[in-house]
Amino acid sequence: MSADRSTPRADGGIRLLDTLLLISELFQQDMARYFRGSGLTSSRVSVLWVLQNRGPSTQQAVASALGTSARNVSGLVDALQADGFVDRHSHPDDRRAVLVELTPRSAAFMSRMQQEHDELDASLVAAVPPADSAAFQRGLRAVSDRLHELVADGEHHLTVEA
Amino acid sequence: MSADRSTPRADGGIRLLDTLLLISELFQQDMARYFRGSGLTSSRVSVLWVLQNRGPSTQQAVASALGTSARNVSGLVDALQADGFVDRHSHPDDRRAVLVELTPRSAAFMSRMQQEHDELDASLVAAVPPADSAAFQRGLRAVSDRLHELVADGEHHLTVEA
DNA sequence: TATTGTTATACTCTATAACTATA
DNA sequence: TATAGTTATAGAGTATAACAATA
Repeated sequence: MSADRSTPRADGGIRLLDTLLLISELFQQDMARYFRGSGLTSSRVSVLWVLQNRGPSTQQAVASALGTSARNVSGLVDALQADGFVDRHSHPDDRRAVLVELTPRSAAFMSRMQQEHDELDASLVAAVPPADSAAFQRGLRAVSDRLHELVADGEHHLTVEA
Repeated sequence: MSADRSTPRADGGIRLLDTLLLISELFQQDMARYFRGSGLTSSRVSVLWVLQNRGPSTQQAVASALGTSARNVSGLVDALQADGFVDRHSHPDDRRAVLVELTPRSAAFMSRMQQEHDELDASLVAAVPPADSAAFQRGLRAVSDRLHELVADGEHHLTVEA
């Protein structure tokens, strides 16, 4: 599902916002495409990233890291476990809890994914003319910060009440 | 579902890629949050954008514009119609086809949404230091183009085969 | 009483295939 | 025969609520 939310500009150029939305679409498409047939999805890989970043975690910890419900994590972990991406172990100190951790196979997978990210990052950085690089990075950071403020303020800018 | 896919950098800075991924997350969160309770979703609004950009359209045209199946569009249009966002009319020349169009209410809604986008765009543009503005826009365009190339080539950089 | 994870239920998005009506 | 849209079926994500076991 790719949506064109852009508005033609008077000068024929492309708006900053539209470029950012387009980049978001490209990321989503790229991820979805390469997960197909692997048993992975964007949501499932989110769980793997949490485990990669934090090590073995309870499902509650994963849920709170992802900002979703424990119920949802149950389902995602079920699927990941069935496909051999994670193991569930009993928590040593709390018999209610479960520790989820990457299997060796998916730990290796995540390492490769991190490496791919490094390569993509380098490729994108290299695409920017060196003379523009510093200003570009400052500008992008400023845009990201502004967006953070707007979202944190609860201001809605990508839509409006119907 | 917000996933942190970032890797700490040696110099403590934030990678370009991670900033772009973060911006994507912020967009998605912002959209999802403000659609809640409105009867709208990101996918449904995609349909409204197609109608806004192209005027009354057959469902096939919508499906092909969004890169999804006719079946999926049927469901989305059903939901939008039930909530009064679109009307279905018979096609004057082709009795198999249906013309979907915005209701007056959602045409007004889309106009406001476009205006909100304009304002958000202006706010983001204004966040960039004026001295960096030209270089920033060139750099972002270059990054977007590079990403397009990579995705078009079928190179996968956000993940890897499992 | 509070928390962890589960089952139960419901809604949404999406894909493929089969089918109807029309071209 | 091909196309537009539907019904049928299935899998995936996510939310809320109720519940069991444990803290």
